[in-house]
Amino acid sequence: MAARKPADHRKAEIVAAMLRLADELGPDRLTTLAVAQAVGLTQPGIFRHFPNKQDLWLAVAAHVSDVMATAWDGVLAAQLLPQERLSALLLVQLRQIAANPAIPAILHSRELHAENAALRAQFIALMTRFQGLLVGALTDGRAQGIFRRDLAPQDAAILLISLVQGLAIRWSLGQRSFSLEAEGGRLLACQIVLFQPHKPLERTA
Amino acid sequence: MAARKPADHRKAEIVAAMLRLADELGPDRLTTLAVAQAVGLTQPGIFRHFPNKQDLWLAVAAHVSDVMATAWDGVLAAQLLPQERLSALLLVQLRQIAANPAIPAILHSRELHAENAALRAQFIALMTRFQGLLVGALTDGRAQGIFRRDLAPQDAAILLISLVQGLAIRWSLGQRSFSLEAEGGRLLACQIVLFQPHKPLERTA
DNA sequence: GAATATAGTGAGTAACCGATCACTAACTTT
DNA sequence: AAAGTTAGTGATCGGTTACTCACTATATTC
Repeated sequence: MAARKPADHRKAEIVAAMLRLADELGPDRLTTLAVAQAVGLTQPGIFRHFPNKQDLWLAVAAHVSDVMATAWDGVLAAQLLPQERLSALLLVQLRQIAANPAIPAILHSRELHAENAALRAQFIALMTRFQGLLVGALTDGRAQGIFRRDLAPQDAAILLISLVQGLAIRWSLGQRSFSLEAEGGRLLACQIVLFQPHKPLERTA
Repeated sequence: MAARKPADHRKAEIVAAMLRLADELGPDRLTTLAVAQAVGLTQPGIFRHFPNKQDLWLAVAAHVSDVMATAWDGVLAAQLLPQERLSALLLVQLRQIAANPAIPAILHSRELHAENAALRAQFIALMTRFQGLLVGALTDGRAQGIFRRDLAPQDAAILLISLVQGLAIRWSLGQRSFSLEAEGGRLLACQIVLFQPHKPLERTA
């Protein structure tokens, strides 16, 4: 008999195990048996806490959303200048992915793409909010002359988000042979430099 | 009784059905029964042509590799200038993905990566070759002053590949509500503009 | 310390999935 | 036309998976 624990504690354990195992086994191969063994329960014990597997994924998504939103709020609270805010948001995103490597895999999973519409909606909402934050920083920066005038903030935000997502996949597929934060940070800085006016002093001269 | 067809013809049918169904159902949820029904056979009929499911995926991968390499060779044969070559390579890649939306999913599926190391090596070689083609175009372009001197071709290639991969996810997540070729082409052009010197005429003036 | 609520289990089920095999039907060769 | 080859089927098997349910063990409450 497994040690009896309060339901909310056990639920958190299960969600954490899901995130870890989704990375090790792949989201679509993650079975309730594997989760149960990871937390030291029998397989039916999982269904004592979640009515079905889809709701399990929703709980995982809610947890990820929560952690990410909290991280973003931390950056916004720092009241940084536009460019530093932009960099900080992206770096925090890289850090979240590095800490939870299952996130890119979940984004690619059929559980999300085909099966679980509610799960997909959760992640789309999350990404939309992040995009909004980037657009905000880019718009502010452009108004201050930090970024090129011919660069649409919407487009720039998509370039950055796509870069982060693409990097995460490369990192995930390539056996994580490089540091996502270090290499990703370098490439993001490289991209942001491209957003800047080439010779900003010419306008004031 | 299904219409009897030559084995090579039937094999091609099966591979095509796999590609289509991998998109609809997801690579990890694609069953031999689904494939059989799509081509009008009974489920054991599949195993008349492929010894097991892994070899089925191998055949799909070989087909994808073949189609992609052919498309790239077509671009190279056109003898374009560096910038047009760069654009054409990326556009062809977008077109391949749009025509066969299962490709990113298969490339990243656990089906291929968890079970078959040789196959993974094959795909890594394929992607490495693509990256090499991009680096080549970028290096040539930089030598001709078309691209900024402070832009490392290796980094720029990663920016572009990541952009394509990130775009593919956005496209897939968003129910393909936008044209991958049109919107992707626009954003890639946007990115390539950023690679150019801001005021190239100043050097010659 | 009895009553109640609840975390966890054992046994089991229906559905599904990959694969095997003996067999049949059709095309090819001689 | 006989013989050999090959595409396709029906039946079935062992294994897996999500999920159910009657029951037990452990907390908490009064």
